[in-house]
Formats: sequence, structure tokens, C-alpha cells
Amino acid sequence: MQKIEAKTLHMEVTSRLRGMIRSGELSRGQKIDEKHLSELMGVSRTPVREALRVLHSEGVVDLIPYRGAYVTQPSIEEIRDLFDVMGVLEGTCAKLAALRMAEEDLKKIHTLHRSLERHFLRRDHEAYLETNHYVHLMIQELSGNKVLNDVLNGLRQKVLLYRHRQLYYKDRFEKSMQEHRLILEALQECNPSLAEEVMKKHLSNQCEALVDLYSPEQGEADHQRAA
Amino acid sequence: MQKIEAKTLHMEVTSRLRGMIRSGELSRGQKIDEKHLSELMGVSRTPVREALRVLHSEGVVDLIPYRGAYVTQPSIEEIRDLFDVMGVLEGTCAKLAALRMAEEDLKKIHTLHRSLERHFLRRDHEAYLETNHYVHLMIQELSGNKVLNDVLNGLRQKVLLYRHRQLYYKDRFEKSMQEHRLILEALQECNPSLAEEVMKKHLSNQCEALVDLYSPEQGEADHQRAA
DNA sequence: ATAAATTATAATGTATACAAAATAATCAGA
DNA sequence: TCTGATTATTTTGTATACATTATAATTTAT
Repeated sequence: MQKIEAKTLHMEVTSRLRGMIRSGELSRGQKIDEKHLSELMGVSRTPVREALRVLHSEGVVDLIPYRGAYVTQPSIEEIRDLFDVMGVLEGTCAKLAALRMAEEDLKKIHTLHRSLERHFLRRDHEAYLETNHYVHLMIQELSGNKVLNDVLNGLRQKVLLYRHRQLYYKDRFEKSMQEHRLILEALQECNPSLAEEVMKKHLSNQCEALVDLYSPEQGEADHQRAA
Repeated sequence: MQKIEAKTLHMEVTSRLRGMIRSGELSRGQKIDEKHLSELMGVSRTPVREALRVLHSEGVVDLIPYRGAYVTQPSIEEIRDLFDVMGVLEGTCAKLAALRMAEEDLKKIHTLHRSLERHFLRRDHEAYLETNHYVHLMIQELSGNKVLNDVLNGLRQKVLLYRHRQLYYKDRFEKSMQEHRLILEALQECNPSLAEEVMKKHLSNQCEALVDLYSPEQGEADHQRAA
């Protein structure tokens, strides 16, 4: 899945750092020590620093001059903002996809959707989330807009930091599955405005679940002063 | 305007590089020589390289491992894609602004708009473009969504590379002014869907003008192979 | 003379060394 | 003991040195 082939060291480091943040090995708000990390990965500080710059511009890492790098810890408001934007953009993707989709594209979506239903039946959260990811990526690609793709992938980096336990929250798993059925329907019917609407709703529901989960565990680390 | 206070050298270099690209001192597709640039700016290669990484993740610079950095030269399709996304997002900004705007916000918009009309009357392209920029920034801010702001600012970096002669094209100057009048009206009426619509149209018209201007001067440099 | 291959040069990527700033630790005074 | 200031240490930022890759220049063979 995240097998971005690394041509240079700093790309490799970037990739591994993403993994560490996503897995929780580096938790939100935590300081990232350059020396420690470079020793851990067996490289010098140079590629580590370059990787941190990359993650910074993706919004995954905060950089404060002469004070270090910290894993971004968005506020609830920022998460809401993030999902609002993603809702608009993924909604646009769905709309465009419904407009442009060919027969064979629909087939592929169908295949992925069946896989999603299978994982849902088995209550396999991990597999469901991965396939869910693929579905969204495919709809993105079907939009045929490269910039849209890039922007969304960037924003998703941040969302993925909080992926963990969404589906365990209340009946989010069932709801998510149901929403995906609606998305598939809209695409099948080639109904752009409906596709946009249900996709947007899917994102906002996901956001609410995440926010509810996120709220309790706020006061962990609070080191970030004026940027 | 672009007075981003530079706390570290690489931020200063980033800022200056942006200026060089925007002014045309570094043209589209041109290779950026690290050594040359570092000597020009009187710094070592380190901050230059960091700046290039930052601009890369903004999409302003292409980086090819072991081959160097090049000023991005988007294809017509990419420009179209870019404006489509910006249209969606700036449209959303306008919609949200129309919803949330207070009396004093409207006053500020009015002030800017009057300034815009003044520059238009005098046919002062530079001043018009600058004020135009401020108007869009203000509407963005009024959306109240920080992520939306950040994403748009990032995308605009790329657009600004091509700002130059838009207004000289056909009757683009008149059209632009007229579109801004419509935007102002929609905001005054607190009509979110109309505001979204006219803003979107404003962006797509701008895109067409830019694309028409861009087309002739394609075959300048074509060095970029598979990334 | 042209084309392929080899060598030489220059550029990028990485590691190390040094400088500047922030954090930690020590010490003096109350 | 606690507070404040000063010093020491650690960490980040920058510069330089070295390694690796790509580009060029040269050589050699046809």
C-alpha cells in the first residue's frame, strides 16, 4: 500500500516517518529529535531534516525555528475545517466521476465495493479501512483532475493520522457501509449531483465520529506557542 | 505584500526564490543551479536545498533525483485542472463568506472594491492585480476556514507564476471588473449560492484568458522526463 | 567523419564539522 | 528552600567536505 519507491534517502526517511506517525509510534504533539531519529534510521541528520521539511509542508509536522519539529496536533476546529474542505473536494470528485465514468471503470468500482461488503460482513476493520481507502482513491482518479488528486492526497495525510478507531465508535461501521452503498448507487445511475451530495455527507459523518472520539483525549501535550 | 518575515536563512531564500520565479527572472522550465544560486545569495547550498524542497511541495518546483530542480512548467491541462479546483474552493469561500459576513466585514470589502474601481478607471494593471489579490484573500479569510485558506494560498503560488499579462488580453480587464461587481453584489445580498456561482465563473473566465495567452509560447524548454 | 564506448568533469545527495540559539544545570543570594 | 542569574550542555541551523550519479568531452573503432 504505502510502498512509495524511495530513490533518495530523504524520500525513504519521509516514508518511514509517515509510517511512524500513522502507527502512533510518534504520537500527536510529540517532539521529533533529529539526532535520535537519524541514529535510529542509520542516516545522517541531513536527509532527516529534508524529510521533516517535506512533512511540514504537508501539514503533518510543525516546525519552529531553533526549537524543533513536532507532530502536528490539530484542534477540533482544524479537523472540522479539514473535513469540510475534503468534503467539498471529494464531492467534486464523485460528481466528475459520475459524469466521466466508463463501463469498465464502474466494473472496477464494483469489484472494490464487493470487497468492502465482504470485509464488513467479517467485521474486519483493518481490511475495510484499506479497501475504503482504495475506493476513495479510485473515485479521485476517475475525476480526471490531477491537481484535485494531489491536493486530496495531501489533505488525507493529515486525516490518516487519526484513522485508528473510527469504526469502533457507536454504529459508525454500519453507517459507513450504508453510505458507500449510496455512493455506488449514485455512480451507477450516473447522477453527478447525487454522487456529490452523498459523498459530502459521507465525509461529514466521518468527521463527526472522529471529533466525538477525539474530544476526550485532548490535554495530552500542549507545547506549541506562536508560530 | 510578500513580506514573510524570515527567521531562518532557508525561509529567506524561499521567499527570494518565489520572487525570482514570479518576476520571471527564473523562467518556466528553467533549471535552477544550486551552486550558482547559493553564490548569488551569498549562502551555502544547504538553505538553498531546503528552500527548493519547500517550493517543490508547493508544486512550484520540480525535483528530479540526481538531476536537479526545475521551475514547474504546467501543461495546459494542469492549468485547467488547477483553476477548476480553485474555482470550487474559492466558490466555497464566497458561499461561506456570504453566510458568515458581518456588517464591518462588508465595509472592508467595499473599501477594497472601491480601490479596485479606481485602479480600473486609471487602467493601472499592477495596482488592480494587487488589490484584486487582496479582495480574494479577504473573502478567503471571511470563510473562516483555515485549511481552506492554506490550500488556496498554496494553489495560488502556482497561479501567480502566470499572472503577468492576463489583463492585456482582449477585454479581460473590463470583464474582470464586471465580475467583481457581481461578486460584491452577491455578498451584499447575502446570497451564498449566487456568490459561489459568480466566483466560480470569475475563476473559469480567468482561466480561459490565461490559457489563450499561454498556448502560443509553449515550445520553450522541454527537459522533463519521467519523474 | 560518424558512432559507440570510455574517461573526465560537473552536479546532486549525504555526512560531518562548526555556529547560533534554546534548554538544562549550576551557583549565589535572600 | 526558593528565586534569579549565570554558566554549561544540548539542539537546531549553516557551512564545508566527501560520495554518488549524471552530463560532457575525449578517444577509439568502423
